[in-house]
Amino acid sequence: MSFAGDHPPLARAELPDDTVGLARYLIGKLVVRALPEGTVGGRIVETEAYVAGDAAGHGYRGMTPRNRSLFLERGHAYVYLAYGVSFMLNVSSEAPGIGTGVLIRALEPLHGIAIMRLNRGVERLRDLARGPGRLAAALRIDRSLDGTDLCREGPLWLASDGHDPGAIGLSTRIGISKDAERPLRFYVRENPFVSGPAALNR
DNA sequence: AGTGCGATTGACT
DNA sequence: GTCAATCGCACTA
Repeated sequence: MSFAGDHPPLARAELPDDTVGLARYLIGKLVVRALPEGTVGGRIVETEAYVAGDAAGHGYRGMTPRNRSLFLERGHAYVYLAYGVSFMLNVSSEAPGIGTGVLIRALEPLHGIAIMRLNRGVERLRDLARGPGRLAAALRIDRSLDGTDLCREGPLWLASDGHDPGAIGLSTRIGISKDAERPLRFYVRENPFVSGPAALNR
């Protein structure tokens, strides 16, 4: 069997319907990306929750052309360009009309590593998808994937291989100024593929 | 219509 | 450690 065939999409019904629960749940799960040259994928080792009433969340001020995918039923991709430089992959959460989501911040590369190296232009395994912008580049994710249903086999989806991610840590989120003190970041402890300062990764 | 500013990264001192 | 790149968007007027 193929990597894609071995890892069918998660059922939407199994996704927690609260944002923090989803952020925690996605640790250890897989992101699968179908590219013309082959399938690439990796294990989620770091997420952040952007919850209702969260001043740092893009849904905070209501729906706009950019963030409309954030308001889709849970399990859809919200992709946006940060700093005019890096794309960010989020998973919409909660019910339709609620602008909340989970940012996928880092992957442990598992499959299609040669393709990821080409996409990124770097060799070092640890640097392929450590950080949300690098992750999107490794998986060649851009705005064309905004709104993708991640619970269906297609260009991009979420899956599981039953792996136990081990000890999970909780910390403040990275790179934000509003609501910065809230502990809404989940990560696999002591994992080399997690981004952020070491002090936040213990 | 103009402006300020990021859920980042990579290069450089 | 510091800092510029780069651009779409939300906000002000």
